Amino acid sequence: MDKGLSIGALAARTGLSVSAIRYYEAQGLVKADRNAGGQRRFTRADIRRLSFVMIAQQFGVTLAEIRALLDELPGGRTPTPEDWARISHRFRDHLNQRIATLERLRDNLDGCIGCGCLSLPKCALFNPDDRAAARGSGPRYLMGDDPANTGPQQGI
Amino acid sequence: MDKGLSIGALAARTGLSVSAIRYYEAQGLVKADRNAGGQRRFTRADIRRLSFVMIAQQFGVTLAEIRALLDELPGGRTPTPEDWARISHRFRDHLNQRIATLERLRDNLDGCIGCGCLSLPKCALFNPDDRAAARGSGPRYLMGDDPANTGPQQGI
DNA sequence: CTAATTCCTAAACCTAACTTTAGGTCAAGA
DNA sequence: TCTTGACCTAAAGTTAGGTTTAGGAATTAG
Repeated sequence: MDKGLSIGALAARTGLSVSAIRYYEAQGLVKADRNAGGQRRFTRADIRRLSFVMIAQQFGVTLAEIRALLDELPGGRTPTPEDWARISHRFRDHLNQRIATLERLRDNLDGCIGCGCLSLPKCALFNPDDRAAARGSGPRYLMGDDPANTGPQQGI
Repeated sequence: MDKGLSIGALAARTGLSVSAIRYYEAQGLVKADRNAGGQRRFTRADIRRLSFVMIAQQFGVTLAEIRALLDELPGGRTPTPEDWARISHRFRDHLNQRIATLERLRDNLDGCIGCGCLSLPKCALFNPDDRAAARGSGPRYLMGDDPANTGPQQGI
């Protein structure tokens, strides 16, 4: 009697769009069985799985990273509450690191604002650790402080 | 004698790539004069301006938002340290809000982990305010809690 | 003066995370 | 049964934030 959820039903239960779910399947974030007619059938456990994806995304975690987290769930059986608790705990650790980095960056900025000039000569705003938090590529000097030009800089 | 900085010099001073600076100019984040040969000439103030862009980006602010912040700098004259202090202060307020939102989300998640089930019936993880912090579109139910289906949900 | 850099524009390409479109199939109800 | 709505695939389009490429023109070093 339980034939599983259609993609539309899963979309209704999670709030995701049908196309997003198909995309997530293509990215390996969920798996779907097929019925006789070739249509996807999901289980109730997938509601939870996709909800986890949505929560993680709110925190700025990429789909690739979420996939890595989900890959730690047991294969072959429906995840238990303990499985979810474990993975969520690891997730929280990631979060705390992100928050700590943001706070440190903010505090450095505060210091620079305090000095009133934003020239940040000793500000750690771009140290290697923080760079990892950035989305871009870069190695960068700061606010005109060219390492090859350590002389006094006047004016703007 | 001060003919301004070439785009390459500005790139060297900021750590940005030449192509990124051209892109930023196209997005209205910096303006450049042109010399007789049509090449861009920047001022030293642009080093600071682009540095601000880079810092803001580290915090996940979009270029459009950064542009809006920069638009509050005075036009027609070189920004003073006070101008920068003012804009940076506003920026810090934004930051504090972002951090607070992240912390609240994390704490809600903590509660859910604490209950061991991640079913989050009263978890505010997706309240309207938090949605603003998300990058996607969505209005979403949570973890299978379809508002139209308030009966007990067993199993997965 | 000449060669090597640097710079110019325009347009194509790139990744992430999806959505939209096109053309066709399946399922459910009157 | 028929028809409408849900579903299918594949491919193209979208936004952000850039990079790369192609074909020239300007600048600078020797």
